[in-house]
Amino acid sequence: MNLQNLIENIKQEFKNTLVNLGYFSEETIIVIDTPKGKENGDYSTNIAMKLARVAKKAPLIIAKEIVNQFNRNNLFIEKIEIANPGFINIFLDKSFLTNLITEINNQGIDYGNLNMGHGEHYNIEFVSVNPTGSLHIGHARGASAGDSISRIMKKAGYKVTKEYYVNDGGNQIHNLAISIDVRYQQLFGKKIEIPKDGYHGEEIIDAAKKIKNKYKDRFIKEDGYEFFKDYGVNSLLKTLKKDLSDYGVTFDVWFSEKTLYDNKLVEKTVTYLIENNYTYEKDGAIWLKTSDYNDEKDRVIIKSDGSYTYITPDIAYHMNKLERGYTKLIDILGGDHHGYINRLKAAIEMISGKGDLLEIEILQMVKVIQNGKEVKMSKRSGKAITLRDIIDEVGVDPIRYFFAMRSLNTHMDLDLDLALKQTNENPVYYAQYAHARINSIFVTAEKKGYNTKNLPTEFTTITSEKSFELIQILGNYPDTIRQAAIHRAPHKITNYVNNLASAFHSFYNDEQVITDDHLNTMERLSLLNATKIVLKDALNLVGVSAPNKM
RNA sequence: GUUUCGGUAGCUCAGCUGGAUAGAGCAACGCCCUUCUAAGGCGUCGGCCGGGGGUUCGAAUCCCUCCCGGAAUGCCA
Repeated sequence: MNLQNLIENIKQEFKNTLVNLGYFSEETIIVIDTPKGKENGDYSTNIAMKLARVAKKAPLIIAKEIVNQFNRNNLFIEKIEIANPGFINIFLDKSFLTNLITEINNQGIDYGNLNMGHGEHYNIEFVSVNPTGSLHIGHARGASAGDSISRIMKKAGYKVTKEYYVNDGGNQIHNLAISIDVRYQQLFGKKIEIPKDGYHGEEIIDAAKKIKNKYKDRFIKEDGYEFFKDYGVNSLLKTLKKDLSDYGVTFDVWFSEKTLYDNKLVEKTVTYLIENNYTYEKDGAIWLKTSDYNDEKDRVIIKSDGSYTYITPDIAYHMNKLERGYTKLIDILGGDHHGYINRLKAAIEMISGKGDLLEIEILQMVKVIQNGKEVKMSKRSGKAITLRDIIDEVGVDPIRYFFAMRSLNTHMDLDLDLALKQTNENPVYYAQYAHARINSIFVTAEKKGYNTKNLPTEFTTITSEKSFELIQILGNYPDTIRQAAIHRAPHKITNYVNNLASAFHSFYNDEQVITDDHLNTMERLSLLNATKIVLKDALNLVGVSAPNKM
């Protein structure tokens, strides 16, 4: 039995007790949580205080009644105490806690796996940056969040498909082709400038140079527009994929917007919306009545020049995702897209009646500070700090951990000078160091002839407070996964990692693991093996490695 | 104006389905390496939880209101 089951059983027994005492009603919710100081026990409940009003009795009296009725058989409870102003505090039997060590060692990386999914299949779309330039540091936050959330959902027992929507069908690709064309012609001494909607990034110049090297002046003589389009998308996409995979982020599906047109899906979507009266014509454009569904105003889906707006293929795209059978669609978007949520949901609701299946997680923007000044991230200007720079200069682990630490809706200030110079102060090293330290203990133990492959499964010498604190945190891992999954909150994982590393470091400083006492040494090695498993697994959830040496 | 996300220690941020003395890292200041990695441990300093009302036995957390900051408010994507 794991800790979560035990807590459930204790909860159930509280419920039975309340029923017996006649205090239980439909609204009664029993909450068991961990108190602040350890003098208040391992777990506590505030149920007596909650009941005070309905029962019209003092909380302490109710608490006493509950404790007297409570049947603690098979619940591994050492003692129960009542504390002011009415808390009921539970102290667990230590033998139960040490059994957790064996459970973790047996389950290995499967420890903490949950079964929350019940067959649901989530599609998680993130990054989806246009292939018109490099990824910058703002995109890195999105990549980190989407990837970490995906890993957490998988751990929690959901089936997950990670998807990247490639905008290779719209206006921006036209601008890309023209930008490459201009750079290409400049290489032949032509005096022309990038148009105002063009892209100024270095990577555009690189692409033009490569084309010149290979094809010489061929596209001076003939029109290169279509070629530049294909070449630009392909080469930029290749770089995007490489940058992302070096960042530890991979996708299951790279979905091309262009295929929506090729398969007439956009047309079909538009026809459906028009035929079912969800649209009207005004000023020569076709408008979608999204304001009927919670949007602040209606939106154009076909411009007066006959072309589509951004949302039109996007509606078709989301319909396509639904048709592929996902039970939930999660889009992770930047804070500047928050106005987009209602109109997209409205459109999905019109066309499928399933607007609820779409969940949009908004990620607030990263403000980058360098030399005390804000650096504006703009792809058009080409002056962004790229993900590639960060990976090369700082490394993947610090930056992924850094992003994972913050909740999605925090407006982050990222001071580049600090991030680049003071890398040793990044909390990621604190957690990684714990892992490396444990590994080092095992290396030493093996040198001294300990058989670390055959660790004890029963414990008689683990008695210290530090050990129990460590075990208790290990026991909380499944619940941490659950919380992180429910709230789509990777930062709950990094908080946990930090607590676990802290408990370990404290334990390490207090107790010599390898001593002359063989039994004691082996039992402690068993505890540390469990710690190592959980540390590594938790770090992996946020895409951070667990090195054996530092 | 409207929508939305923030305002918690000097700085960067947790805590927000109401609970016990409000936490962490960094910064500052003290201790602790003849012993498994000092990228560590232990301690000190530091808070009108933006302001004001309300609900409650109990509010950083819920409700109302005001103030401050970011973002959005395109027939751009």
